[in-house]
Amino acid sequence: MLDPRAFRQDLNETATILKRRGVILDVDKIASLEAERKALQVKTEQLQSERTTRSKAIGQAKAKGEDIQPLLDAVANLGQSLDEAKASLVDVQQKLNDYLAGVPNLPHESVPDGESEDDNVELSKWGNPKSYDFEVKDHVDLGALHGMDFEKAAKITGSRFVTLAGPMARLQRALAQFMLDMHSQEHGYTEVYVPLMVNAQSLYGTGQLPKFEEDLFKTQNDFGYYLIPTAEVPVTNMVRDQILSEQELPVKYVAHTPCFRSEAGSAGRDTRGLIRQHQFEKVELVQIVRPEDSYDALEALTGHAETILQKLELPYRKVVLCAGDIGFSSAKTYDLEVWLPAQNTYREISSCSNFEAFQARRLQVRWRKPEQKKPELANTVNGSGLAVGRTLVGLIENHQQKDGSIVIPDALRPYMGVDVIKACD
RNA sequence: GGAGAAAUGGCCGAGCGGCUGAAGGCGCUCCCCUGCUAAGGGAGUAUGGGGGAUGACCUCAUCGAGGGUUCGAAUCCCUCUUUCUCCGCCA
Repeated sequence: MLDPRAFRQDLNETATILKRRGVILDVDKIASLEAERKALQVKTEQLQSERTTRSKAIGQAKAKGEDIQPLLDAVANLGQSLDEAKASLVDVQQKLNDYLAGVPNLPHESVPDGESEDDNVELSKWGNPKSYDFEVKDHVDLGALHGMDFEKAAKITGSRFVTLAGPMARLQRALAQFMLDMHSQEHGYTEVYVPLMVNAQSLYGTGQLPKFEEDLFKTQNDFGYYLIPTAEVPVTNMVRDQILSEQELPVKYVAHTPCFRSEAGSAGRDTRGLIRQHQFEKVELVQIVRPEDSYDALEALTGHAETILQKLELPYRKVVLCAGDIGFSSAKTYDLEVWLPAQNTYREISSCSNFEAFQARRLQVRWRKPEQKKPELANTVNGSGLAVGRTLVGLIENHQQKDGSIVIPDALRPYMGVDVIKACD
């Protein structure tokens, strides 16, 4: 949610900035709803004030034993007017809120112009894609040699799921473990364990609702809980409705969770392999920071994710998303893309965003700024560090050998227990 | 799953339907006093919103959440949520 003032006082400027994202703000509609809201709110509050005053007078008169009937008669119609005014106000506020809740965050000024992912700007590259003196296998063929099975998963559940057995299962666990240890021990994050099902309010807080319900899995029982699409939701909501002290910031959390996405609208995309699944593992980094620190935090957090790729000796590039491609709640996003030799291209493996106060406003996460009386909204920054499934893909594809064996990078060996996943049979 | 109890400000804890945004205590901030410390005295100390110039000031909402009764609700009624105790079940 944007600051309501952006719509009251700087409406045209806000519309101009949103246009960079390809969002056309209905300025006239907002302005008229806003005018209506103001008039109704003032009227309602006047009526309420009058009611309070008169009610107190009745109480006092009664205490003195005076006849209160004339006073009661005087307020006879007040209740109805108040109810009417209140109802209109609620109605207008609802309309306004429904509209504004669907407005995305403003892109930061450093975000490049552009309409789609084709306009994203590559900022840096790390590592050199190896050249192979044999025909590289993609992760599906390679994984099949070591315990990755999509058909079994299709039998158990359906498409876009996988089973892992033996070395592949262990590799996924090793990767998650390695990432958690790096972030919690080297990068200063506190490891957290969170619910994998959340209520609607949590999803509203981080911005997945109300707009993107179709991307989510929802339970059908009375609870109506949703499976988390990312740990960002439960982890960020840990601080919902809190006022944090200066010393508590920055809050830095890391969590490893499965993520569930319906991938509605992705029919036909990435149908082969592990790239786009309904269920996948991810290690997520979340920071709650002071507003003035959030862009530094974004750089640092992105660096933490990059460290993982570097330790795993995986070539990647860093891309800044253009205004037209950044996510709904984000003001600025970096994507990290790992090199996949079989696809001969870079594929997203991490997405790191600064949401500024957009989520914090919905979540009511604030902090006590010493130099001002009122609490101030904090900023939230998060990113994948990394998507574990895709990391597994990157790892086996990049470190494969001619015979189908996979070399485990040094950093991961303590977690894998072996130097090489041997070619079986 | 069954039976009971509870939910009030940073914390503890009062609160006959009207003078309670809320006593009292603790904590915290500032001031006074004391050579320092401790003790003592005084003042202040919730959050969100609206109007107004992002001023003075005015005003509304909030006592777990949502409804209701009433001229008026922290206080009465209903629903829900959470917590605690006991029983059952269970990884």
